Amino acid sequence: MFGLVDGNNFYVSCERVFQPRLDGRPVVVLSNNDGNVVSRSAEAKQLGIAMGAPFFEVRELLRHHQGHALSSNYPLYGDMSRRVMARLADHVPAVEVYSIDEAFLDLAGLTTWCGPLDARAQELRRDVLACTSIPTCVGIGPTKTLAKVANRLAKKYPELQGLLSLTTESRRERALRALPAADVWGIGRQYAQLLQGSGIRTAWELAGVSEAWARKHLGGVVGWRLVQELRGQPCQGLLPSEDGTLGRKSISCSRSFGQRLHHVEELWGAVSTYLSRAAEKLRAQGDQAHLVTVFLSQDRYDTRIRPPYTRSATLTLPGGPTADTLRLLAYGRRLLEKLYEPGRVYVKAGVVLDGLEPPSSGQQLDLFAPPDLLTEPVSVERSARLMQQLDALNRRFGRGAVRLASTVSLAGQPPPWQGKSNYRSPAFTTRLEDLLLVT
DNA sequence: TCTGGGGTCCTAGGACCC
DNA sequence: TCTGGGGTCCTAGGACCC
Repeated sequence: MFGLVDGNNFYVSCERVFQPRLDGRPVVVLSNNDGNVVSRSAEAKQLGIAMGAPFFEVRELLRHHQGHALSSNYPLYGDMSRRVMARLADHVPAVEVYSIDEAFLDLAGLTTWCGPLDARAQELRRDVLACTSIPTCVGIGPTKTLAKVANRLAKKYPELQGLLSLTTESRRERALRALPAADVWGIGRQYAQLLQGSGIRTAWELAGVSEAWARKHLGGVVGWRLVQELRGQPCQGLLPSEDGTLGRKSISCSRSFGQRLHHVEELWGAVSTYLSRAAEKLRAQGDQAHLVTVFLSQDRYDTRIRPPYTRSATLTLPGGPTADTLRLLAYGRRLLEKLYEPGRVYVKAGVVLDGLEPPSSGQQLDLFAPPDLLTEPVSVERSARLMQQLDALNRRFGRGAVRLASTVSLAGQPPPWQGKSNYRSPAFTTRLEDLLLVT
């Protein structure tokens, strides 16, 4: 049996823990650059504010109802997430951290009695709320997909008190009949439209399609698995997360700029900043990368630019995998110069590190690569030490305390690529200076 | 005027290997 | 005229998730 726990309106709930004045009001949290709504309180949902709505479209409505909009504060949400996950781990044999606000639970061994399982789930919800102030909902089912179904319904119907378990055949049928097919985990916009066109309205009807139909129309084996899971046939197991973190297969960093950029040197400021950040994450995960990708985008809302313009370039590192910011920057610079076209107006850039693996004992050198000081064995060791020192200093004195010159703008000037974050709350739990004072 | 970021998995074709 | 089978790696694209 699987459980799925998720934090209600997670980002808003995190903000409310430290700002009680937000209680009972419409509250939204905005994406980077204060662009879109990414989390909404119940009151904000009530006003009809949609997930993903552009902020400028709802600003007036929110003001009119004495609501609040907050810039996103990821250090706070990340830290609250760790606290929640730590509580969960105390209640069940294994936890899979699925996202910042969601976790699958292994309920094996707790399934002997139907009633007590529900009681245990309620106990877990109470404990998380008491220790972190984050309200949650729990769904329980024999497959991950059914646990998601149950969680969805538990959120939708308050009379369920935040919990639904699909432990019997009749409950499964009732739940699937109550859920629109479009709300099933794995059915997005495209598939939802296709299902509608085929007359499939509920999750129950979706569970009844043939294997051939599922494979043909729902992305091959992925769709067939989805259907089987709805029927109660598990196709995915739990992937327990050690230490409550996720070992990722790729690491990226991208941002929309606060203003439009034209010049390659400005773009390099942004790209080198993102690449430095990605390299930090890479080292924190204890991996090296084989591939670097850089991409640049023009304004996708500008109707004169059709189709939308994004160009990317990828390089397989000729000197073998690395986690060295200096080497990554050297390659990133080449990629940027390959992509950059004078005359274009850029609004966004990003980098992706791929092909991740832990450092091997022996470095594979490229026999035919031109001599490169940075890939000499002796340099490899020195670079590792340099990166360790860099990371240690930044941990101690705060991110960006020591960084590469290319990522720094002119003295006193905010960098031209920096986005907006006009409504940011303090980092209550991760910066000493931001600690909440009670007087 | 203002429109996000970071991930996953799968497919398919071509190059290349033994 | 006949012309294998089984792999990997790479790239690009498309769907999905939170």
